[in-house]
Amino acid sequence: MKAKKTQANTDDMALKLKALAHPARLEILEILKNKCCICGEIVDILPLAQATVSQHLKVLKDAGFIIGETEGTKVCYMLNRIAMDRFKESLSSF
Amino acid sequence: MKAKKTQANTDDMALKLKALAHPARLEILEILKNKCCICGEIVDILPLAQATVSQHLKVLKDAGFIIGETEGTKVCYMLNRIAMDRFKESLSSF
DNA sequence: ACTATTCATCGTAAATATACGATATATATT
DNA sequence: AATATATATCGTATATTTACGATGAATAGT
Repeated sequence: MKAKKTQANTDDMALKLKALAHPARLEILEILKNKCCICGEIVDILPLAQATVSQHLKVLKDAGFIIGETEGTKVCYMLNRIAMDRFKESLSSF
Repeated sequence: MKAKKTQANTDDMALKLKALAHPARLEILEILKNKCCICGEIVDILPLAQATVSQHLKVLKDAGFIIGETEGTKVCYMLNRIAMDRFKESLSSF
């Protein structure tokens, strides 16, 4: 099955790649690969301000790579395995 | 074999992802997947000025995804299959 | 030697991304 | 209700990216 590559398709791919294209966001994914984390834990690990981490998390969430589950006042972030696998699959044609 | 992820490693990965994270550059790779092309051919295909295409080609070349072979006054660009496969491989851990 | 062709580079305006302090919001605790 | 905690959002300064016209550099053809 070889899907025809539409413009929208390419744009979406570029957006996802852009979401990944930052060292801090790659590290966040690396962290979330092993375990779910609340935002604060990630802030403790990375040398970045809370606002910055939150911003990066938003980028990853908007791109669909992570999911955030609110538990009280905390938000537990986890990798979206499905989305990540689908993304890698769509890269395989290159 | 599981390579330890260094900072340099992550930075390099982010740079490569950034190089791919643009619709025009994805389209260029799409074009070069099938056949080698001189810059002018790509300019004819894409709705972008020659300077812009040349700039995008430079980004892809610097990231190692394509190779340019000069033939007289033309430069024939081709996909760097090895680099692309290595890149995809390094993504597989996510 | 002149001219044409092909591509890269320069300069630059506009858009986008990044980082952070300050602040808002929402829930939990006392 | 007041306070504490966790996270998101706002405002903003700075840096980077993008696109393009103009120009430069290198080779090919006359």
